[in-house]
Parts: sequence; structure tokens; C-alpha cells
Amino acid sequence: MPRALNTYDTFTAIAEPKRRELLKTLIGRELSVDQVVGLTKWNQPMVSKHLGVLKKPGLVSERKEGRQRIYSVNADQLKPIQIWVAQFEKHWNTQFDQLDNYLTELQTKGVNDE
Amino acid sequence: MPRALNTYDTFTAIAEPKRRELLKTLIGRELSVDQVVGLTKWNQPMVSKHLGVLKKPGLVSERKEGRQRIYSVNADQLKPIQIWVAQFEKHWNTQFDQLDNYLTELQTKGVNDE
DNA sequence: TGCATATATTCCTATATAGGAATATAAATT
DNA sequence: AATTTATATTCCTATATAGGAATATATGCA
Repeated sequence: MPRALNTYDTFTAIAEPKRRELLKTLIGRELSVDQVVGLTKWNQPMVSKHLGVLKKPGLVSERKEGRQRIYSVNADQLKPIQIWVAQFEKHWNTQFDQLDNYLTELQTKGVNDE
Repeated sequence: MPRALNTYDTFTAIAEPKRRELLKTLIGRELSVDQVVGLTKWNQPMVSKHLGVLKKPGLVSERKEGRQRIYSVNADQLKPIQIWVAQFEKHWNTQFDQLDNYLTELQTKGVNDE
């Protein structure tokens, strides 16, 4: 079998790079599907489909306005992720120089998945 | 196509509930495969396979000791997740009562994916 | 009503992959 | 060497699902 039958919880939704990109595109603003298409250069059905997946666990909300659908991020829905990761925080390597190295490296190379 | 060809980055690795459970089991201690089998009650090949997936993005490390392989979590590898989620933090609903409700709810019902 | 615009859905295909069963490898012990 | 113990791998199957193409739906406008 593939990933368990439940699929499309928050963790699964953000496992897909395109959907992370989509969420980032929507940060702090409301966009119609067409505007997202313009920004991402993806074809329209692809945008609609990924937005649909993000909608299932409530990561995005949708609002009708004329014939447009305006989407926005429900950032709150990422809290479960944050909380889950936080369990591991106290076991991070907390030495300052290493954290510093890490951040420097990020600035230099960029994060893999933004 | 399924999820992009890259698969098995950190985000994908933790999208699987069993693997999250596995990581949690390993927090703060070193365990042999057999010990993990004992704790999880999964069959041995399943444990080995999931550990293998977690090893690819470096979420766990493995060390030989006799005929055992001792696994431990590299919590640091979850930083990219933390950093990615942090982009959205400032857009969270920050009202105290709501956060409080949320935490209370967590205590009551437990988190969906622990 | 008819047409244009905006978005969603359906159909299709390729492929990743979780899980089970069986087997292979590797190390220790006798 | 043979056996036992610990772990990994291979083979198989079912299924989820990303992406493309085509189509459907829904709304607004002339």
C-alpha cells in the first residue's frame, strides 16, 4: 500500500514541495486562483487541485467573490507541526557556533524547500 | 505521477505517521532495532524499513555494536521544518485565550499525530 | 439568451511506496 | 563449521496520487 489510507492530513499536505510553495505565495495576502496562476506560472487545473488538497486539512480558506475564489492561508493550522517538532527542540545541538554556522549556511545556500 | 521524484526528504519522511511515532520513540535514547520492535510491536522488517527511510535525510543515525545496530535521532535535522513553519508564525492567531483554548484542547483530546 | 471569464472536476497514466512474506546478510556462540 | 541471533533486503501487490488534457460548472456581461 502507499501512504496510509487517511492521507491528506496537514503533514502530508505540506510534504509536497509545490504545496509549500503555494502556501508561501499566499502568506499575508488573499489571492484569486488566477492570481496564483500568474505568480506560479502553473496551469490553472494544477493550481486548483493543489489548493483543493490544502483545503482539506484547512490550511487554506476560500471565499467567493463574483466568479473568483479568493484563497488565503490559515497559518494556525500549522501549529500541530510546530508542536510536534518542538518535542525535539531540547535535543537540538544548541552550541552557539553551530547554530551560527547553520544560519550562515542557510543564507549562503538557501533552504532546500522554501 | 506520485509525489515528485525527489521523495524522501525530511518533509516526506515525517509525513508518514509510523515514522513520526518511530522518531518519538527514539527521543533522548539509543535503541537497537530489536528494542524498537519490542516497543512498537511492529514486525522487524517494517521497523528496519522505516528506519531506513528516516536515515536517508539524516533524521536518525545508526551505529554498530556487535550484531546490533543502535539507532538515535538527529533532532537537528528537524530544523528545516521548524524554520519553514516559522515563516507562518507571525500570522497565527495570537490572542491569548485562543492559544489557551488550543492548548487545553490538546491536553484533553491529545494531538492527532504524536 | 449567448458568450466570455474563472474555477473545478473528470479521465487517464505513470510511479512511488507501505506492508507482508520470504530470504539474505552479518555477527556471535558453541 | 554449524547454529543462533540481529538486522537488512528482495519480491510482490495494492493503492494513493501528481500531472496532463479535456471538460464541466458557475458567474458576469452584452
